[in-house]
Amino acid sequence: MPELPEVETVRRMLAAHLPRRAVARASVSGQRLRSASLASLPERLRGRHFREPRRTGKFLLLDLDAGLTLLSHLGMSGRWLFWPKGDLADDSLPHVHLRLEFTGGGRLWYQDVRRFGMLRVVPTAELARDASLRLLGPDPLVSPPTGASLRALASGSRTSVKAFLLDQRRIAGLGNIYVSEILFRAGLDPRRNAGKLALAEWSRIAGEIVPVLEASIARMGTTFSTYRTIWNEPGQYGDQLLVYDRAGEPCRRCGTEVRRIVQVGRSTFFCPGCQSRSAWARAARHEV
DNA sequence: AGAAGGCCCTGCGTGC
DNA sequence: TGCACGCAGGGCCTTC
Repeated sequence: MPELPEVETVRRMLAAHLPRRAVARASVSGQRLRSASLASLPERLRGRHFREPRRTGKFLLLDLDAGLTLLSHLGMSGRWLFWPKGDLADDSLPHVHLRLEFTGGGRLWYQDVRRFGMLRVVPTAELARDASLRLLGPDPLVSPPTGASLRALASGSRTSVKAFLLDQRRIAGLGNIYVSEILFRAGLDPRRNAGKLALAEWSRIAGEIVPVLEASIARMGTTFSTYRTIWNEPGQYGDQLLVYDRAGEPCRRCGTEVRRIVQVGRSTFFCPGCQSRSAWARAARHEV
């Protein structure tokens, strides 16, 4: 569910409320997340104070005192929910796997219906070597990719540009929604071979990545179905989407029917009218 | 070594 | 109405 803009939205909201809070009570659901037990979490979290939360790609790094970090990934359906006053929390909420109660009464819960998410306490000093983070590529908000950097990364690659941009080892944080949106705005067919794109085409992609992510962050991300902010609100970027989940509807730019295809087991949405070499050549001629 | 496919899980919408 | 099926912002592991 959540991609970089959704995780960054959560991070910013937590940054306004989490630092210096101390964990008075902690409990877990007893269910496993991504086949990992959470049983040791309460003991390791109790008494700890939170610091400024960080993010890399789709991972949230909730630093604590005592040199520990609560490493979190929201998977497809994970949510962090926060209540400044604990008695407002809804105890009947299903699928809550971690409940934290702070000294003074606030609460922070991790809810995840599908349990594809991840929660682990890791020594902060060991994060760089952690199996989940070690192989991640650069975060685009920290190190914005350029056409040249992307072309160099893709050199020799024989996969599609869609699969290439989804690969967290190349760029960390892009997911299924934003890859479709970025390729639409760059005017590139998602089936093109990543290793064969020209520098100018990579430059068009690079030029869309940060603007798309920032536009979504400005609207608290996209709620396709389950994503919520820490206040249990949906994101507002959904009505800005140009192709994602619009199969069969007219392209907002040219009117051609938006298509859905499957690549690497995931849906890709694109406009055959706007995302072709001839379409781009036409557009370029009209600009002159 | 890189790329593709299956798997993990629950819930919801669709069509019969 | 009920049931089967396909699909969903994810990553990881196995296989080829």
